[in-house]
Amino acid sequence: MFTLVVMQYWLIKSEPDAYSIDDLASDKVEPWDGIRNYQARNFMRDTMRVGDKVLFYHSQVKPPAVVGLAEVASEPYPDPTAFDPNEKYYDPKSDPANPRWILVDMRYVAHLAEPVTLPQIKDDPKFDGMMLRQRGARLSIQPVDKKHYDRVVKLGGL
DNA sequence: GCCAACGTTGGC
DNA sequence: GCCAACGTTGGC
Repeated sequence: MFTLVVMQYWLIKSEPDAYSIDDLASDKVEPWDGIRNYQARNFMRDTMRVGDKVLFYHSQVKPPAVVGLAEVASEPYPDPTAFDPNEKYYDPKSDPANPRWILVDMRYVAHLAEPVTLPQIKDDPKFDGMMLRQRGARLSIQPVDKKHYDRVVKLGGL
């Protein structure tokens, strides 16, 4: 008896000054903490599965770009940084008995041979419909269609 | 650094 | 539950 699990695809944003693909490459596995947006949390809590494929995107740099690949590496669990007053992302309203912020671990997979930049994505009709192209799409964790994921991997030289 | 687009907060 | 004020994101 097989259980068919459909592979899901995601894009996660990070400011490389704060946490870059190189950081993930050296850490290997990293709790994706500090997410304080409910929609993004819900994706991690409710929808992500271990093994889901992830595009790693650098924001706040010129040009913004997908720079690598990662994968979901854990089941969801409470974000410990929400409970620590010394943490930047401390949230006194997150009760350990009923945690507000939930995360998953991310595992490094690869650097793209060539970054795939936001302008490339905007100019390529094959990326039509991708959430990243929507104006004001600030969501730091986004679902991605397989076809768009595959296109990034191809343009990225992998 | 600017600022448009969003998301959240809190008074009412 | 509305909505103005405020804070943040993130491309440019």
